Amino acid sequence: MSDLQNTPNPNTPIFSPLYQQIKALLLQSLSSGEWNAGDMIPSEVDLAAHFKVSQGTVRKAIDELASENLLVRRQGRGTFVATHQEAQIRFRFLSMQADNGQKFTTSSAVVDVDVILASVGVCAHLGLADSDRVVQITRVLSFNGRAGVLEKIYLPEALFPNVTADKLRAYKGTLYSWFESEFNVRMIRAVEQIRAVNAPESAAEYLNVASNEALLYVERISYTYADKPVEVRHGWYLTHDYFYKNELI
Amino acid sequence: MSDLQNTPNPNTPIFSPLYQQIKALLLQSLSSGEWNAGDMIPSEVDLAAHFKVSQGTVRKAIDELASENLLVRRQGRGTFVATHQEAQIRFRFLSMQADNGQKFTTSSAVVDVDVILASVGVCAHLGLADSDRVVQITRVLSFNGRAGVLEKIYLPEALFPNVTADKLRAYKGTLYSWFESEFNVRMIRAVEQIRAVNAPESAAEYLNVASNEALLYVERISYTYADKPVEVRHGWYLTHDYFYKNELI
DNA sequence: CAGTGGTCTAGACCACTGG
DNA sequence: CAGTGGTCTAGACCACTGC
Repeated sequence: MSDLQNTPNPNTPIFSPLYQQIKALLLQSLSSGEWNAGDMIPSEVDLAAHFKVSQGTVRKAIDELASENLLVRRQGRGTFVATHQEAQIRFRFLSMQADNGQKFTTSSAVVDVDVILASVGVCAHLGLADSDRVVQITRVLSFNGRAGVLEKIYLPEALFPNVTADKLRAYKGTLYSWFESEFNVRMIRAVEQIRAVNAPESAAEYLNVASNEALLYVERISYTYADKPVEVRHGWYLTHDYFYKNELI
Repeated sequence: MSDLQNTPNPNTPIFSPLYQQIKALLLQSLSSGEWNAGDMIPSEVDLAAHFKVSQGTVRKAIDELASENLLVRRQGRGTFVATHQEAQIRFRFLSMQADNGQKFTTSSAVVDVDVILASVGVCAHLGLADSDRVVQITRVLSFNGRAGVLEKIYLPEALFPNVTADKLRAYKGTLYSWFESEFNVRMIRAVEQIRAVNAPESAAEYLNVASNEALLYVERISYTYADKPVEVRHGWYLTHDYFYKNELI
């Protein structure tokens, strides 16, 4: 149905492969909110008919989106929009592991929620104007009941309206799944800058360590569709009993 | 030619998909050394004829190996065994970037090479016996001429015979490309545990910092084909002007 | 059982590379 | 130009899921 530039006998001068065009169209359906997290998308047969291409071409487009973790294929059931509700994806963005290899419980204590004018740095990373406001969330993550991470999270108020500490505390689940269900914002990828710092006063207090103690300091920028940055997160990590796991593939 | 279990009409009870079997066979040709780093492997048409399957099936096997960075496809030329010589792959395992975003030069100074009995920890990670010996390389990496990383590298002597500081210093290029060309050992993936520590005396000295200064401490285990561990690397990183970059995808 | 994704085939044509 | 990988088709059959 759609105006793909590559009719079976392409005479058009400039074109990208059919499956790329279809991938772009699917991406559009994802980012426009036409399909929501957890939804099943149309079957390969339906999509092939709709786009008037063969099933193999649709398949290649879906394959790529699945390999980018935007879609999830389930044999016999269908293809679904990836969601942060899934266990698989839930811990993709929390990389801490215990020294002893054991499992551990994670809990979160919201310290503060403020709406403020963002610093220049945060503004730049989020692509905001000086006058735009951001929600600042301060929270402490604990592992097995012991404070392990202090985080400061910055979100554009325009995308995340009316955030309050109470609402945040009421939600059971990860922040990213809250963003998804409450604001329809899905995090797709993130980039981190990792450093070691001597604990600043503020962090030392929350983590119950001396103020020159070495901490991991992680600055993360998270992106949604179309590489749009939607979150800046600063974290101070205690790495005595837990470490940050990184896989180079 | 090979005895794939899935002849066109499969009556055999247990089997994995054809393309997986072919992938396994290609993997074998890679790990056995039949194909070396940088070599061109047989064309899709040849492989299809050889395995008596359609080109599409071979293609799917190669696609997966390419997505795992074991093979590199080059349109119009052929498919090649990935090598650490390539710029693309050369920096896949060094994640430091400058705060100002500028490029910078990296240089390496070999401090020491010893053949020793490995500690229990290193033995365990490398799958060695207590009595097996390892090569211990101590070196300092500098960025723009300023010492930035102290590394201690442990290699099984059995796989890396006759390593000397002189040979190491004579080689121009990354350590991984040296391993590849000199010992025919190719690193495929690595896992890291990242922590912040207060600089130990030894590291502080090499990096010219005070001994309680916060440093990144990275423990890396590198693997070759078949998930065989072949290197343990301990690194202390100064992160004042450079940071460790991590991408969550 | 009908509907989904997963595998596989055979063949066509295109785009790119190097000699 | 011949040879390579890249795209696309049409159709077959399999494996899995849920009703």
